[in-house]
Amino acid sequence: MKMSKMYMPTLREVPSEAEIPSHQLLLRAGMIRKLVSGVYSYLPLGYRAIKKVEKVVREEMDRADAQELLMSAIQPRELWEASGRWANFGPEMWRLRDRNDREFCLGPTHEEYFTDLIKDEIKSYKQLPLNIYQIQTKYRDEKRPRFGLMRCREFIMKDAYSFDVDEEAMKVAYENMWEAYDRVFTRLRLNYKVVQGDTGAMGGKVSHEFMAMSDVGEGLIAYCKDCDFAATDEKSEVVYSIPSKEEELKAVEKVLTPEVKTIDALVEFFGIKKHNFGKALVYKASGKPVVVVVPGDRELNETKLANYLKVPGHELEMADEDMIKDISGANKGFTGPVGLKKEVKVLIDKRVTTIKNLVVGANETDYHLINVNYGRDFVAEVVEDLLLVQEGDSCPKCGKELHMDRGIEVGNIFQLGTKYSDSLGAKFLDENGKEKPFVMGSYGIGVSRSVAAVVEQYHDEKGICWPFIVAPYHVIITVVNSKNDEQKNLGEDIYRTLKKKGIEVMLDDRNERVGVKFNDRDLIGIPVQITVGKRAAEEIVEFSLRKSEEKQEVKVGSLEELIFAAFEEEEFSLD
RNA sequence: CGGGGUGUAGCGCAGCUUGGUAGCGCACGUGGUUUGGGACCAUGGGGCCGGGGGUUCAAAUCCUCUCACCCCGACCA
Repeated sequence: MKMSKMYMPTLREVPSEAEIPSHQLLLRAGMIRKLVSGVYSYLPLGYRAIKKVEKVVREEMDRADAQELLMSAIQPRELWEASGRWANFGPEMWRLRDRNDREFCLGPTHEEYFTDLIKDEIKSYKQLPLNIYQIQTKYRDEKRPRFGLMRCREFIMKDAYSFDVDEEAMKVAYENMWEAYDRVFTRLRLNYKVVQGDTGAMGGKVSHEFMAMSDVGEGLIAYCKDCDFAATDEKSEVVYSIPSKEEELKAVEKVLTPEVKTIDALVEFFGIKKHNFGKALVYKASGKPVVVVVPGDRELNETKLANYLKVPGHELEMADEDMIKDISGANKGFTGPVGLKKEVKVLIDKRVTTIKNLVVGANETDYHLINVNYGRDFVAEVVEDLLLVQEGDSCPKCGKELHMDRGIEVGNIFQLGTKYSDSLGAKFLDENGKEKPFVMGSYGIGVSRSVAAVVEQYHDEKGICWPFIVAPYHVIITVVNSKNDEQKNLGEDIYRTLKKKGIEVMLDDRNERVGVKFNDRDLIGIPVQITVGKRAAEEIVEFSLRKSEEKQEVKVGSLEELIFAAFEEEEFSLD
């Protein structure tokens, strides 16, 4: 494409709304534009990058025997009522009504719809396994969209669904998708980790997330360098024990602790370690109060709490001061498991039961109790693990130290089981003529988010440095002086020649100063840069790669070889 | 949803404290000179100062309501 004709509105300055590199660069490079918060347009260059990702995804899905189709983004309420998710999905679901007041949503995901689609057509085990997918825009009315393409309210996703005869066959499909995902993200040249994930609102038990490593990633993961353990912070099992004190159980005492409300303040006041305190948190789960006690030095994992209580995540929130006062009889900061004013559910992380002579809130403003012991002074529902993992915990698999890192969730795979086939009545006949529900899996890839992830991993201070596989174009030819006929003609010659070989080429024939052209090409990040300048008459041009600073003067005739060598280096090939 | 911040030309911003009818840089149009890392000269176009209401002779500026956007938190398939 000749750049004199392109719609590529690059910006010199960073729009003030953008915070992270991918957001700033995609805006500046004229690849995306925002319509409203969390809703973007993909401009020609950006859309080409999107299509490149889609292409890789398609190729690998097709290779894995998944079949592409396309469903509507609009889904009727009834479908979601059947699975119970119309109520459970919460405010993130984008709901709308038609002229007859019939209710719909814009699909945030498509489990129900896919299940409904196949249930009347697939009636025999002989028709299984089946794996179907689509690439489509998804809608989630996020509370807080941010970071450009990273967290949008409308985004492009590939979603696949597998249908199998039993658990075992479903696991085969799951492995198959896992491998396909490995190929996708490897081809996209992303540095990523596969981690265990929480299944959340999707249902099912087992899930994995594909995380592109990045400091600006919103996902926190815990992983082990000595074995292959890796999990999201929400999911990660916490293996940690409290240093036990060999001491006698002492008698409970009430101590005046005015204005000492936080754990840090208590540590100072009592002069003992954080883990000798029991931190009592009051939550509201689907409107009902729950008191949760965790060791004073640890954070509660709300996902684990929601899962344990079997309430949707969005229905779990911290109680307000009024509710705290109502159940404990004291101001916030003095809640404890002993002597609550109201009958409420009290949960306790198992590790708290091992702490001797615990310090807890007295449920009386300005007082704490010391020397409280589980079993002797109070009992509660003991939960195996309600804690949030932290750096330095022991690896649940091998016992070595865990590390924490950040990642962008670009893919996830779920073993759904029969949640949707059961609720939607999707059954087939097995070889004994017996009706059985499909055993399902679902598999997502954030296409637009993957583009952002690639930019996060491939950029420098000048702009984006696309790998060939996602680059909007492979080569950019810069004509230094567009009014110089020799340069202009040679540029066009090279442009035509390379295009004939199937190479995607941009020709910067704009009547701009060379500095503008150089800066733009660095910004938009086309991997191969060819500069046609002073020595055009000798058929000598400059060849350079965006990712390195090196430039070399070469004869026009050797360009093709150099380009293919650069492809080779990234294991990239044209179709 | 809680806390904080910002809305003035396409982008980045000043003006607001102390009211007098809008300005700078970049971008854009035209003419010219330039052309190896974001040129220069001349000239020109573009604003319901986010929106409503109020105070005032007079509001970008003061008051009030509202909307949008951004950040932190909460939430997250």
